Amino acid sequence: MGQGTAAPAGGLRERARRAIRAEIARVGMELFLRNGFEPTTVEEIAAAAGISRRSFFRYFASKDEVVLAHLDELAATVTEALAARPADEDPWVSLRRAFDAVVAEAEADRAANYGLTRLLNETEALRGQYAERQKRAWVEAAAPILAARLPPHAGPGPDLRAEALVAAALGCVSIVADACLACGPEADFAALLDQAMAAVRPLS
Amino acid sequence: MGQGTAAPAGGLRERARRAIRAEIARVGMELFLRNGFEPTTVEEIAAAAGISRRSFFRYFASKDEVVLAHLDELAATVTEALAARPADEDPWVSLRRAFDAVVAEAEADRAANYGLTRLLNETEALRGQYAERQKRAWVEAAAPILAARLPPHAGPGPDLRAEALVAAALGCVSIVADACLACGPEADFAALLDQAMAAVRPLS
DNA sequence: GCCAGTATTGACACTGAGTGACAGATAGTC
DNA sequence: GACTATCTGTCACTCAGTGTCAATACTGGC
Repeated sequence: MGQGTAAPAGGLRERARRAIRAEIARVGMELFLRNGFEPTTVEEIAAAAGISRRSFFRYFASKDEVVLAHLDELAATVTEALAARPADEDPWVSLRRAFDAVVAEAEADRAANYGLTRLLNETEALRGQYAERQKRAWVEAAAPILAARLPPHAGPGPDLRAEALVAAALGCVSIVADACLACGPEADFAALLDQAMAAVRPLS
Repeated sequence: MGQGTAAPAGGLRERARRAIRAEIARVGMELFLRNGFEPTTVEEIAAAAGISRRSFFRYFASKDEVVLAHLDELAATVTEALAARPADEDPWVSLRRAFDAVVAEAEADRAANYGLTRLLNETEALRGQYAERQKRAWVEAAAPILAARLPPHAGPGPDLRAEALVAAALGCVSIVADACLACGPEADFAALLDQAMAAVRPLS
């Protein structure tokens, strides 16, 4: 488990497991997008994936997880992009530029992205969990990178500066995502993000 | 329904309903804090409140709702405080000062506040929904106030500036809440909030 | 004070998510 | 080919949440 991070594959058996998991996710998302999240039962997903209901829960801890699974990849993308920015750049600008990677991915398949956003919005519980996980994943991954670039922390108590920066930027992303949902799939994500982030702190 | 907002009371019948709802919330929170959220069943709450299981769901749409119900009051507090700030003050400072009202409330009963925070943290699904609702409620209530004080919006597309400001501030609050959870019930919420918000944008 | 109309309640039944236990199938090892 | 560990499906269960219905309490008008 604690071995191959981005390696080609772990063991022979592990590869099969990964493939089945991916297939369940694919089939599940298809059904969710077609029929909605709540109306789609685990039974249906399992049947469509050719496994039993019980086995579904051996691959995903919950129905939510099928939708939420996308997030870990996203966080990795942002972290990579952030680490690649010059160390002397303003942190707020670095964050804005790091999001470009995600924006590009979203714009590459506007329909899929819009569908996912609508799905998230339709189910209150999902939406909240998605936002919270995104926050946690991005803060955990991105804050340490930023913290190393900030001037030394003076004063008592923990240093919250880097985490606050990331969380604030994420707040902007969330507002933009809401706006894009209202605007339709052709919204200019990048321009709206520029506007939102510049309102909080000038982009140098 | 669409009448008394903060009025003393609606009808005679409405008052009884409100009282029962409050009693369920009180009893429910007590059980949650004592035994945890998931281990506590709706059956137990209903029994402790002297009603049937079915009636519980006539007062709260879900078990989550019992915990989440606190939020609407909080949003109202912040909105009031924000509206009371001078119109020519920097919006970021206004937001920081508006949070003072919530900080004061939290510090008035540190134990209760810490318990609630711990409860939220213990249950992933709850935590996400809480954050999401808080965001939505605060953005909806506070953004219009701020928007009226901002210079006119130029350029195409919707004006996201006020919402972005509120969401960014809320991100800082969320980071501080996490930190306070790690620090214990005696953490200096106000000072940490100053630090976090100042890192994103100088508090003038 | 009495009588209709309405809202509230408890009881019952049901669906669906999630979990535990167990037996059989299916791989990988010697 | 026997041995062992893992994976799988089946069954049974708890609990959240919802629809239905009959009984009951409260509202109004007379």
